[in-house]
Amino acid sequence: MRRKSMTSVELARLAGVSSATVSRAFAAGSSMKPATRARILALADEHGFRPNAMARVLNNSQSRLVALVVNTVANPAEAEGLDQLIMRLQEQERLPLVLRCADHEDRNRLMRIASTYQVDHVVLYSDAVSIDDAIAIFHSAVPIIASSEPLAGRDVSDVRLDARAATVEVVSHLVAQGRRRFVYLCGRASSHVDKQRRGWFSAALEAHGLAFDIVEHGDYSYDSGYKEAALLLRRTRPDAVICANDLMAIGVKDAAAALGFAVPTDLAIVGHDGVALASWDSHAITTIAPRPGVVSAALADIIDEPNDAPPVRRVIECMVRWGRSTGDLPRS
Amino acid sequence: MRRKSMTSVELARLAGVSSATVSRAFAAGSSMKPATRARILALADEHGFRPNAMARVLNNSQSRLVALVVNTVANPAEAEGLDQLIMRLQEQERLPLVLRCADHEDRNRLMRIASTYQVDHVVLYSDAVSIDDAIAIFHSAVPIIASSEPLAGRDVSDVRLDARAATVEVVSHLVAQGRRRFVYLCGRASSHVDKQRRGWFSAALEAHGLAFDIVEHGDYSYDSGYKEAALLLRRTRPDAVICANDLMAIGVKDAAAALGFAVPTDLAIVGHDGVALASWDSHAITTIAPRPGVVSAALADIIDEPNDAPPVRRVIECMVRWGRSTGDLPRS
DNA sequence: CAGCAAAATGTAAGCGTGTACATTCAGCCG
DNA sequence: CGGCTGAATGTACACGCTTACATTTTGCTG
Repeated sequence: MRRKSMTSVELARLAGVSSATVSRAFAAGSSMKPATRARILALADEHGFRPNAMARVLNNSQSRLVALVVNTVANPAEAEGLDQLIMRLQEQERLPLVLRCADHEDRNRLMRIASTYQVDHVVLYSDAVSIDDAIAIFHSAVPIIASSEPLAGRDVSDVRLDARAATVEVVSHLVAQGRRRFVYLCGRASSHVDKQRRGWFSAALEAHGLAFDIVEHGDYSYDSGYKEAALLLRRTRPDAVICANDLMAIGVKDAAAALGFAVPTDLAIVGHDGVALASWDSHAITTIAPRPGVVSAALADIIDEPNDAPPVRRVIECMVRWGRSTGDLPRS
Repeated sequence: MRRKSMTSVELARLAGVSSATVSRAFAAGSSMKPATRARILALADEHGFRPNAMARVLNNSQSRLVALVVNTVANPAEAEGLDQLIMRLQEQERLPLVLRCADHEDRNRLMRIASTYQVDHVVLYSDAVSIDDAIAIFHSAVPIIASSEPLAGRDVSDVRLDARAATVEVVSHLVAQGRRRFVYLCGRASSHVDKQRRGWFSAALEAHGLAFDIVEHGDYSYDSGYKEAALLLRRTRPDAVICANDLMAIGVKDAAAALGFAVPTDLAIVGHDGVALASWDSHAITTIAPRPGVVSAALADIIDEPNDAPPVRRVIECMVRWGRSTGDLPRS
């Protein structure tokens, strides 16, 4: 087994042409007699010949590989977006190289290894690595598309979310229900996305002359939502919790149920990200998120742009997806 | 931007050595003066030099790339295992190339593209593609590690599950509770994994002289579990449903709740795969699954074996993870 | 049918490494 | 100090493809 596969020179000999012609037969744009191309492709098919991508990359520098830097694939919020993105990339004949950075002692080592494979693009999907580290390691050789940190003039494209309006919408609804004791549950307090969400929430509350508590010990997991809510509900008595993501929101909901708090009567719960399971019957969490697939589409579009195009900055508006966790739907 | 990166020849000139020496400095096993190696590595670090993997692969045929063929990354059952596997591969200095095959008009096109990149191994993680297609496309060049179809003497390693004992355990428990009207809800009736699970279930029931109904319209999604359960509960009146996976089991649970059936009193529910969310408070589904991480560890071990090693067949025993969906825990 | 332009194909030089083989070098013994 | 040995390094080619440039073929026009 592991038999060496055929090379373009061998195929060329079989077809009675030169290896250059074989190469051209596989290059879409090059001009050649259709009959010759057809003959070569048929022969290639027959003998199972496929051009070696390594050799191709070696002299074009177009690997069609995209490094996707994520925290973990296990978290639905990342996984669902990633799934869409991978699908799009594959439609572009690109292949994703997944760098899973959570729990990884040295994320930079991982990026260094990946950079070795001449990836055309890097998508910093999670905020697990710093943009500056990424720039240093891929030494500006490949466009980096971030969706987290602020960019401050760095030569990098990005796609980010705007949930200002959606947050105002949710908060107004909750205030109209008479809720006054708000809490924000962080995922990772130092994360930029987290800070933004907190900021929008804070602004929306201030418009009503209200303040809020912050719980900083979350980690985006169901368990941390559950644990923090259990502590919180025994101590202060909030009547609305906004969570940095949906998983924690569900944890909060389960903790509330276990402690005998009624949702949404006693406690309203809001999540972020709009993962599929948030709208399952048993959860029905109100969540703030972009329309599904929009972020991945934007990322894929940017990637498909010519390499010398200037960096792109896209902002995507979030929506509210109402669930039962915030009580009756607003009029509208 | 996109400045061309340094080559080993340029670095060699800077270090006053030949490119061969640079190459040796990066190869772990090769004998050379420690001082020279240190000097070269320091210089490489300083100038951001990293050997080009494409060029390396071109003459060793050791890409350290692994193609992971999956259905979708969005499904927690696949995603959680995948996450573990990717982590392991990264520890081995390997990089995963993810082929997402669901919804993809032509999965074989995708595999053909991937085969171009000289992947060292292929893991057929989902049963979305046929082993024979995979063998044909990667033309026996790379070991294929399947976890689905039966192999029938094909020259391929595999890891598969054995849930016979676990299924007997669950079924005995349910029968002891007096349940008699069993239903099995398929994910994809034609899938081998599905057939196996059905078979174990059938055998376990037969041991008690019982038979069961099959619902073949599931598709592994929450929604399909919900829909089929809604139909089922109105028609026949099962008192136990075994589902091909956990997501459908949760769908069944939610449908039962919506229709006023009490779980587990009126209806017991069992899932497969042991996804994390199955044991959340709001679900607490009893599920049949291997110990977390064992499958990925086995796959990673097989991949790390020398390439000329004979195919490996590993069978992994499943356990029951009890939840509230099957009533009181059995004695034990 | 000569003559010429355009299309098709061939030639050969890389792309950046690894490695077999050749060479040099350092150290040791007689 | 010559000669020998093993370690360290250099030389040069191969890996499989793309591509600029050279050459041949084709198709037309006068």
